[in-house]
Amino acid sequence: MPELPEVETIRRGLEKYVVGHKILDLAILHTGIFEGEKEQIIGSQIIKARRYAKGLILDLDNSFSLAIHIKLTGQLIYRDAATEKIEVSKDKVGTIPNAFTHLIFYLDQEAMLYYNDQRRFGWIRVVPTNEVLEMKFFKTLGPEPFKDLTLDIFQKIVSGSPTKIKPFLMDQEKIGGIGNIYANDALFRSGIDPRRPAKSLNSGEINLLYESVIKVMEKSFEEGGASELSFINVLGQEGGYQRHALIYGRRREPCIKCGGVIEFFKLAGRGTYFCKNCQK
DNA sequence: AAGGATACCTGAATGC
DNA sequence: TGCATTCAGGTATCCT
Repeated sequence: MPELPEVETIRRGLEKYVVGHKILDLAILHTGIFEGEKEQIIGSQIIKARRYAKGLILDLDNSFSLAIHIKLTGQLIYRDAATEKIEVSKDKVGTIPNAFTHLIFYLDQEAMLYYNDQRRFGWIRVVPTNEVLEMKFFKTLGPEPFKDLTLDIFQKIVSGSPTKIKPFLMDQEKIGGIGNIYANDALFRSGIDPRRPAKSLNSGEINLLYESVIKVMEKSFEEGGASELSFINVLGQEGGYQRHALIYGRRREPCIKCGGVIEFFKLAGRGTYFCKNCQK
């Protein structure tokens, strides 16, 4: 569930709290997440927090960057004297550090940045700044909502693809940033069956789907993201989108539009929620 | 080439 | 009740 709105929520927190700090030291509690040498980052200052789709980049002032992907359960938590008083989500974090804390970045001014990851799918790589976007993950990303995915481009790529529309939306090389939650909700909001070939959508449907992707993500920004799994912001707080999801996570519940029972099936290996009355 | 299945990992939910 | 199996989702990789 960390999709574009969740990762952007984290980026904004990094920009506000972490950028400007110097990295004094790094504690590696468990190996496998951090790829690089401590020496490449210690003593440098964090000067920028960038995001491309679901990927994050912290640029350092020594011409290196930290490329970060939190995958499903990664958490970046910032702590200092001022934020110490803010309680992190008991539900999602408990104590800091906890058993899933893999990295602790010791920053100047007695601040710390923790990387937690229950399932250890995430990664943090040290890469020369001018090579970060050459990494396969960033290099192959498609255009993303709110950025370079214009309606024109969306029309063009949707109408030219035989792929089923839901896996199409979630393919990061076609469009960057959409994951399972927002793909489900955007298709429901648009009244489109997730199994339809992308190119079978007429232009009215494509316009509506484009608008729906934007709308469900805007709603999520307002709610501070979706904390269905382990997502929290850099202060350790949960988001609330999961309580407002249109169809995602509502298996066997009544549809909010027609009252019919929401069905659930796998599509391209992913959990798919579907209202047969409302999605054609 | 493109799309489907599988691996990665672990807590929670479900099944018998 | 309790143990075992399944499930969840983002991406890389293997396979067809």
